[in-house]
Amino acid sequence: MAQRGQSDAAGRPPRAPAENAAEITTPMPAIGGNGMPAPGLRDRARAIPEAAVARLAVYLRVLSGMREQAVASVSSEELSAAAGVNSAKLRKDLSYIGSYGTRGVGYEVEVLIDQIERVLGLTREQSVAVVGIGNLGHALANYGGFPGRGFPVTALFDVDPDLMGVPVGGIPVDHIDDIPAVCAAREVTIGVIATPPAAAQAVCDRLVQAGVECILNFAPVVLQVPETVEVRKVDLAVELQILSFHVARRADHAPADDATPAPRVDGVAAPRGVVVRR
Amino acid sequence: MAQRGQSDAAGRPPRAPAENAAEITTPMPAIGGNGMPAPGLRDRARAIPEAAVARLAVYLRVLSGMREQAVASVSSEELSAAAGVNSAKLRKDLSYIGSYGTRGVGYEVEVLIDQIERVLGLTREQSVAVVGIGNLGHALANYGGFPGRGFPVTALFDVDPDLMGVPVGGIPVDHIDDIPAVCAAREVTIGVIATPPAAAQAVCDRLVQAGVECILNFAPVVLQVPETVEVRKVDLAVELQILSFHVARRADHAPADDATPAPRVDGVAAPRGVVVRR
DNA sequence: AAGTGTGAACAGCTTCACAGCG
DNA sequence: CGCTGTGAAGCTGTTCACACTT
Repeated sequence: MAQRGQSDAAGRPPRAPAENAAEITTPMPAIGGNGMPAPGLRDRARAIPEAAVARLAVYLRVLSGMREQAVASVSSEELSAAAGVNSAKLRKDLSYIGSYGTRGVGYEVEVLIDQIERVLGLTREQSVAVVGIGNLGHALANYGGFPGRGFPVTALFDVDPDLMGVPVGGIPVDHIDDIPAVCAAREVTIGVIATPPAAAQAVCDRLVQAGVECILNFAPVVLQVPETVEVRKVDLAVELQILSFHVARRADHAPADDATPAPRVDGVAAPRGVVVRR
Repeated sequence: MAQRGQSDAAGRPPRAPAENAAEITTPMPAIGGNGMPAPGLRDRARAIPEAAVARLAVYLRVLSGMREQAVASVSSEELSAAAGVNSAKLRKDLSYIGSYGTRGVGYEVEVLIDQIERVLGLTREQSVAVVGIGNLGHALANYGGFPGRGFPVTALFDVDPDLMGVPVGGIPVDHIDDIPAVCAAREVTIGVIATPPAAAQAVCDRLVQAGVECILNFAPVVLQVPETVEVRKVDLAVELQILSFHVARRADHAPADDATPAPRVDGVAAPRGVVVRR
């Protein structure tokens, strides 16, 4: 069952193009003075680098796994190894959210989980709407329970008449035109676009209209949105092309050797300072 | 139809954890001397920043769209606007791959497409294997033709006996145990992991065994791989959590205003120096 | 006159290394 | 004594601004 087609609509009003990650460092254009390196006291979610936020999410998952295995505390060394980063980076990341470790000992798993969840805003549930109920949309709708709670999918949309009202993963599918009404009613805060490229911008417009300010876009299109809206893009083709680049680079650099697949590692020179603790 | 379960296997040998992007700048551990800022003449794919590679893929798509509409040439201003980046960045990105523009004029669409494809290694087709034929796997298998040619999916794997031999998107599904044989036979260069988390590492091991050196991982797990293997991760939960973080930050900063969705932009203070040229 | 290509300044992120605390 | 937390150094990537070419 392939993705459904959706007709594009309406000319688009002037908007800023949305870029993805690693650029905006949790913007916060000069509220007080500046140059205050220490954590601002009153507002919690201050200048946490975007890159650190992404990793915090990873730490959270690893920590959840540890909790399940009844691990009570971890050192930065252990946690960083499990998360695939180096320990200094991990400690710095954690320092952005506060000082919850015990020197000479490590971190309490439970405490860290709570704190990361707080910073990521996972205490308040975020209602998610998925638009475009093709294969990908189905996969997303069924994702249901995430690593913990946190992201209930509460609305599904498509244009295919055959899908209207049909429940997918327990949620009935509504028509795209109802996005504003339904999203408002269900207090959707995050919209996921899983439509064909041609429909993406129109869908995005409707989501924005509905007051959704955070969008995850799977369509291979650069969405134009107002600056108040945060867009993240997941682009399969781009990912593959990046990998392709690496294949090509490899081929250029090592035109020889081909056999001996899966070389055992262990004593192989570490590229940077990555400590592999297990 | 949810994703199939797969039993994990074998204890994992020591390997380095795989991190994602924005860190490795197209590694190339000291072949000659160093400190040579100018582009090395002989090997083409030199130090192109990973971030730039990702954007080149985006430019490529935009350019393809332009070619379809019979656009013959573009200025950096136009192209950058369409790609959602600023023009200086675009020019710098393009400069990494060579000087293919005409001063005072712009770039020839055709030429740029060819050059970017060359650098990304898209001239040589990359055979892709998808492991885990759940909803996501289906979606990926059917992705079939990408923006242009380039990534034929030539192998599918799962553990579900009901799927064995069943063609999905034209390709019959094989058993996970056959990964080494099938991948070798079909010269797979890129493996995509779309299995449940518990199976991901085992699948990854088999892919590596099969000689696959580039992996795109959709499972929410930090894969351990030899250093010779390039892993990119697409993590839905992480993406949502990053968005959640932004929702939370927003709520903290602007506890007021709620109505007036979709505010018109245009004269609104640009956060950094983003030029919104249209 | 227009727009590319790029050195140089800048900003953000990562890594180091060690002071400080339990 | 061990491990956290963090200033400071280093590096990568972004932005600026302008010389240079057509």
